[in-house]
Amino acid sequence: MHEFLTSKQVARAIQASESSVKRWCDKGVIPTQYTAGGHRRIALPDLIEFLRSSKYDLVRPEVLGLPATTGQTSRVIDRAEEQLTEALLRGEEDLCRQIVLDLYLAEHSISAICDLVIGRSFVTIGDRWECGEAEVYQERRGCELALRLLHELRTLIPNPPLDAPVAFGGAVEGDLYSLATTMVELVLRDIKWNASSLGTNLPFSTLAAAIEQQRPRMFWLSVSYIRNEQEFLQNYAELYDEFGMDVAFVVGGRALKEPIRQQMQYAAFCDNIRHLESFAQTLLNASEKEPK
Amino acid sequence: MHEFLTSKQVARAIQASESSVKRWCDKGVIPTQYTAGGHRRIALPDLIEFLRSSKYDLVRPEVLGLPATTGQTSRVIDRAEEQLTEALLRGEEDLCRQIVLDLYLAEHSISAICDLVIGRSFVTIGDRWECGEAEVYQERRGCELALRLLHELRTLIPNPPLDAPVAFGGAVEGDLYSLATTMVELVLRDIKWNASSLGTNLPFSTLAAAIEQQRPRMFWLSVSYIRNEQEFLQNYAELYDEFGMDVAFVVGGRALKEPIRQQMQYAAFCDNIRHLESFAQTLLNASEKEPK
DNA sequence: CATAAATTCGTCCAAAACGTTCATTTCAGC
DNA sequence: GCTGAAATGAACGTTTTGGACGAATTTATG
Repeated sequence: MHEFLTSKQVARAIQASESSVKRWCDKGVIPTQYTAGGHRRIALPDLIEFLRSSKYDLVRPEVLGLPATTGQTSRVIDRAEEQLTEALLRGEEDLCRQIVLDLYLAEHSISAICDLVIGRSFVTIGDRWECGEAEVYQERRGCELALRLLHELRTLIPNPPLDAPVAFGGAVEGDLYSLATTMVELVLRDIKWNASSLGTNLPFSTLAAAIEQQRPRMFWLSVSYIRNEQEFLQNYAELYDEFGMDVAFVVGGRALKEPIRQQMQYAAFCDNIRHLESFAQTLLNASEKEPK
Repeated sequence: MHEFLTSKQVARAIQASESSVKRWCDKGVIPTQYTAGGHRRIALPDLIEFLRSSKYDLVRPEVLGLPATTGQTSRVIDRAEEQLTEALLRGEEDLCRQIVLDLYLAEHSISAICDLVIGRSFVTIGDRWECGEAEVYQERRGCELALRLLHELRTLIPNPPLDAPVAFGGAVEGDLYSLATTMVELVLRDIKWNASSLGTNLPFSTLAAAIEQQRPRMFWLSVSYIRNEQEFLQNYAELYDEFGMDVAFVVGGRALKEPIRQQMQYAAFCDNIRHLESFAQTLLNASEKEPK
């Protein structure tokens, strides 16, 4: 899937001249690889990164094999939430993709898109459902769609470097909400963690095995639903006691209300994805200064 | 351990054409060995050395040593299954992607890749788990990874035409196995259905609402787990009685054993993805000949 | 071990990309 | 509004690329 682009393709996609693209490559503005014969090859994530920091727009995304029609939806966060909510409810995949992609290219951070647009949309959809204005299948179809979009965003950001610190996590047994943990993975990779989500509905026993075997720098737990509080707290405490000293435990999720939180130990509690991003960034800076 | 690579394998690994690789070998840019008959054979260390000296970067060094045989031989599929199983267990995303993409580019049908490679891999992983040779988290992480790959494949096939017949489906309440229903969606879209998966763990009530509101040509139900047989059969019967005349019901999944199947009505039962593809194709041809 | 299938060989060629030069446009500062 | 530096984009002959082809070689299969 990770194709390389030629300077001409890039030029067409952003409606600039080939000469300019070549010059940017040579100046180092666009990270470039070269063939043995000296032809320039540009990786898609690198181009996206350049676009986000330049005034140029992706006028012809289809040239890059990307979904067509970018640049028409609003780039303002608040309007985007409404638009996305409607598009998700109607199952309009192309429109959803366009909205999210436009926001991303307009230099909004992935974490902000997750919190303020996608996350809020599902809150709204949940409200609608409670009022009987939306069906369950609409919400579910929306989740499937959003998950795909997150995966597509994931292909647009560069792979983590080989020496990136490892992080993983997921949602515990009984919790089936996969969007959250997928968002966490995406955002962490965006700030150069080697993050991978283990998914949802994970038994505590296998989390222990995973930490034991992989020894990550950070471990996240997304908690949207707790089947049995007593059991959850006990299992969590055991896990934390065993690994909490070596691994940074990050927890979050709407099921972690104040009273439950007070009975838990952790390195950070995050209300939303942006909090988590900040914390992870801090951790990254700290360990860069003082590498063990 | 790593034998020699052919020019074609190298070409795929570094995303260049075979012609270019051959030319570079002949120019001496890539140190090359020759067989008695004059075929080029490139040693892995030599290739790495070449990649370092030229700025032609490889995504990941591990991606070398793939099947890369473009034939239809069953051995290719078998080897791919073994390699994918290992890669999934180790969580090696790039390698998994390369294996699946390679098969796709070698013109294996998506349904065959789903059945014979991805599907089988998870059977193998399940067996390993039963023997205590694999952890639950490895299987889960593998599922997340496979889901991403399916989504990436989905971006490689064209969108369904506007007049394509609509199909949707999913997994019922209690069933959390999302790979199957995602595969169904992918394969149907591949043969030009407008298919969308509603996800897993769907209550029967919302399935009824969805069919009522969307009126699809086809409806699929992936059943990997049944919480309560009695309840399942009754709910299913109700759904079928209401819509079975207008909508083609397709069911499948490992939980639908003979005795249960006998108590169900459906347009088709499918043991695997290829069966489903055939059935859907037949349905498509039929409705083309005689448009309602 | 022999035969058939599949892969790679060598060669050719059109299309594409290279580097370079130069006229034109853009735009900040006066 | 004018000016000069900086960026843009078109033009050019040269080099690189990648697809196509029949022939030769390797690999799979009985």
